[in-house]
Amino acid sequence: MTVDDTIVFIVDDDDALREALGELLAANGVRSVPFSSAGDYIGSNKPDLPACLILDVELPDINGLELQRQIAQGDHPPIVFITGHGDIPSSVRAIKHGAVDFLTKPFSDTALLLAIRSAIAQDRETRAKRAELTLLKQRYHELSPRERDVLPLVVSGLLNKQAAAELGISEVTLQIHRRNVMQKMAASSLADLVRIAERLEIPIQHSRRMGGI
Amino acid sequence: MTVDDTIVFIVDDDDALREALGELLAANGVRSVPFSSAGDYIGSNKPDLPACLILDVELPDINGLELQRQIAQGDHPPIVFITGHGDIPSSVRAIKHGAVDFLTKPFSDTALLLAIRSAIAQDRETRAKRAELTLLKQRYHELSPRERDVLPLVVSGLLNKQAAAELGISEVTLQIHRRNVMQKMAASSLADLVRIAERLEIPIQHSRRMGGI
DNA sequence: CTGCAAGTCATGGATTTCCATAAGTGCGGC
DNA sequence: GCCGCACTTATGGAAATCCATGACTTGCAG
Repeated sequence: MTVDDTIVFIVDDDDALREALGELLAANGVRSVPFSSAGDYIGSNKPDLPACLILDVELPDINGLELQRQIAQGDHPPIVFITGHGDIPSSVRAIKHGAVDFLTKPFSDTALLLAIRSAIAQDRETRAKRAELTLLKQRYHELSPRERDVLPLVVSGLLNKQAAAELGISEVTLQIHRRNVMQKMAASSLADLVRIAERLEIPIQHSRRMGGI
Repeated sequence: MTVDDTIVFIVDDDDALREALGELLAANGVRSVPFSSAGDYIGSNKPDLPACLILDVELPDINGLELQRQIAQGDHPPIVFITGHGDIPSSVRAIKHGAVDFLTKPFSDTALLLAIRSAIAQDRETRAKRAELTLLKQRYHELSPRERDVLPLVVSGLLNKQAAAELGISEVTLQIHRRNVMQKMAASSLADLVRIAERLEIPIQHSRRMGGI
């Protein structure tokens, strides 16, 4: 009944614990990949699936919290920390930086499994949103330079006439760019385009607002 | 140089500590109000200012974490926990639920002041956003029932004609409602209205999309 | 040099939107 | 009963948008 296409990465230098965790997860129908150091984890090719990272705080090469910091820039699975000698400042830092949980040994199987399920569910969400955003970004990159000029003006609410004046081109030309933008961005309406632009964080330019907020 | 119109609430049953904290804050130009129990804090009238709540975990009436849970529904200032006998699960829970920091006694003055500054800055942000959203909600409540029907259809990208058909009314009537919506919501353009609707989480209805994402 | 993509512009017609004026219905409160 | 509000509709003209067709320039790659 457990979800199929997911994976759990285990980074811990304790061989026995890695094995025990692997068996626990397997018994619950969850695939896992063990790593004995942070470097191993970083250097490995990881499958592109909803995942979770079980990370020991104390590692031979670099600290677990430091690994968290290093991978924070890019895309990475949610982290569940485990530790034998945890302290409060570490746990606070870990959670503040987005860790799903911070478990101290000995922890119960259920506590860990709960944390893992939560982490994987969260990763599913994140990945879905990321995928949508990636699609939008791809489309945005297909725009020509001029079309990228037109987009922010249009979604700012300017009339074609005004946007054309802003760019110093004729209204007709602007309409052509505008139509191309709608097509390339796969927007079915202006409202749609506005929402897409919001998600791409396209800034508002020269809004024609005169009062209001 | 410290910010003027801010306030720090201190909830701790230790008289000496309340006083010491009050003095520390006063010395740094920060106003504070002390409370000796969670009940006192809950029952008090609190000024409407960017604020921060310094909260002891161990309190005579209800637990600090439980207080956090209780006030979580409504608007409340960011919390900085302090505790004499903290444990990791408590700290994890506190931060997960949004606390800014979780300090164990003895903590340094600078650590506390840093946390407070961060909390107040965060509250400033939150309050600003909340104020904008409140304004939008007020405007939304000024809409007539029919106007509230029209809004989602319009921001979904439907043509007036289509939206009118959807409601079973004439296009002219819909145009009037539409114009009233724009005015009452203080939207300067359709693009503007779409963004406002996004913030109010107005759901998309009957989008005219046919393909796409 | 040829071809292509990007950018530019014009014309013209169909459709839609914007706006003002005028007016009818139904409902709740004074 | 009368007033006002919300909702409804029609007419008609001005402005804007949507769309297709055709055409010119520039710059770059083959």
